[in-house]
Amino acid sequence: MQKVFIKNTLTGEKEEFKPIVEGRLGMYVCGPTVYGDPHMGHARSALTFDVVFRYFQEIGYKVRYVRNITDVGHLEDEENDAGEDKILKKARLEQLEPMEVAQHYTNVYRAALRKMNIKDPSIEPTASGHIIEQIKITEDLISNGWAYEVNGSVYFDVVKFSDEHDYGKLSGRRIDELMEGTRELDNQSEKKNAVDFALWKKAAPEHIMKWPSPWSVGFPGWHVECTAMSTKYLGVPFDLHGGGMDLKFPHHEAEIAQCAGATGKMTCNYWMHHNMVTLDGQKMAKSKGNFITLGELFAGDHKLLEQAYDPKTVRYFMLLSHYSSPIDFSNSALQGAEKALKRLGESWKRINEVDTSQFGSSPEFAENWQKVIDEMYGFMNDDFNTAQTIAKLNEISALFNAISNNQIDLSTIDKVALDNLKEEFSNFTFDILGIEFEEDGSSNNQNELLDILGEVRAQARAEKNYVLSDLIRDKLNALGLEIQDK
RNA sequence: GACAAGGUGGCCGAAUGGUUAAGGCGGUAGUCUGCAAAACUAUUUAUUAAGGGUUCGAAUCCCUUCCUUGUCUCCA
Repeated sequence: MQKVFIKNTLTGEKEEFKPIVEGRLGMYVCGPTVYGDPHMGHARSALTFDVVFRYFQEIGYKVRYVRNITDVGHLEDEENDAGEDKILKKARLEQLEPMEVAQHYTNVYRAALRKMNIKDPSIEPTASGHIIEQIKITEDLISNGWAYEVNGSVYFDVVKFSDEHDYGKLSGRRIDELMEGTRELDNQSEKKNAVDFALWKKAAPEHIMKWPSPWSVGFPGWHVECTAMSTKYLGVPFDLHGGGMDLKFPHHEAEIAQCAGATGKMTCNYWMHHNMVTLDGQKMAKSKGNFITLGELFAGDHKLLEQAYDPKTVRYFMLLSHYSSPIDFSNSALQGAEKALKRLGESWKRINEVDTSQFGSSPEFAENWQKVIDEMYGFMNDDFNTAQTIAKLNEISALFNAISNNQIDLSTIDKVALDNLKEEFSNFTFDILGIEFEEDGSSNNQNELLDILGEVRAQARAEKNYVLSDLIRDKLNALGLEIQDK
């Protein structure tokens, strides 16, 4: 079995992965809050761990991959924030149930990820479906002395906890600095200390989503859902917890504290955090007008987009950089990726059309290319380096082209080794990296192609070349496409 | 302000102490073509943000500064 090394963001070290149960991986990843359209950041998170999921399976692990849906959105009837809550407003104006809104965006999220060939997790639990588990953890924290109730709400006592635990280790924060830096907010008067976080909140009258609990009719706190769902399905500790680096503090720090306080154990053995996404070097924000959803990206439906980008291209583009680096989306970078992906696909298609009867046997050939295969496993084992793996796929692609172009003596090619190389190329490209090539005839340039055909036909008609113009029309009609004469 | 991640050729991006710093895009030339496009082949370019230090040797380790992004507890 391959030895996988993971950059553990809890320790800052690259560590060999050692499973709790031999041959098995339990992985939890923080999923989206489903109150808005998914964007590139959502895709990056899902894609990062899709590759982890795929790779561990490929090398023989049985993987349980849990990714939650946060559908407890604390919807309020009135907008409190400065114009950001259009969706909530919409829910109210259109008299939708909050769960209708959550279901809608869950559907949009899943559909977008599937277009990018991102596999569904093993379990995709919802926060609203685990209220009982969240209440139980809160009760345990109270009885263990790490949480206190005030006016129907329950808070985690961070200051007390930090006396005995290393609170802040994951994010590099120090409790005393946090206490200095935290302003007193009006609503926080209930808390013993400003650094405490909520486990259960009593619902204000305008709150729509609320559930009964031992303390009040209310809703669970902001971090406890992940502790509830990860420990329920994966145990304590489990192997690997992932998410964006924006979640390190306070979210993951709180998870660590909750789990330790409730169970006395560590949450997990390995933490992975992926880096963020920018657009033309700028952060995405609705207020800046550079916020692009996945739907808009795939459709080219945004003023900053020069064209539509196929979900396959977006996937390939994101795999070109390591998950720990920021990704900057730009038209030129995406267009470069689109061409590179197409080239890779062409060479794969070409090698599969080659007549293999002339191939001989060559230990040297076999040895050289086995080395490349071993390097690819080495790159994936080294903290999932998809960029280097793709660089090797390009080298193999050059060989495929050379063979199909008869640029090298075919008798020097080892048939068995080439078959093996093709199989490994397929493994890495399709199974591990989840790359897909454009299928014939389903180009995303179809509309432009139709425009060109239309122009040709118009030209032919202008020249009274009706044989040609009718041929174009008839062929297109046969495909179910109509030509409209102006 | 504090903490965290990043700053590498025209562009995108690998490489975390060891010979000539991957790969792709773009550019250039060639093959193909009636001419193009596409495809293929070859080829071009790096004081590694800046300054200093450690070392036989630094993109990589240390220090200072600058820039980008994230976070600083009731949005998860």
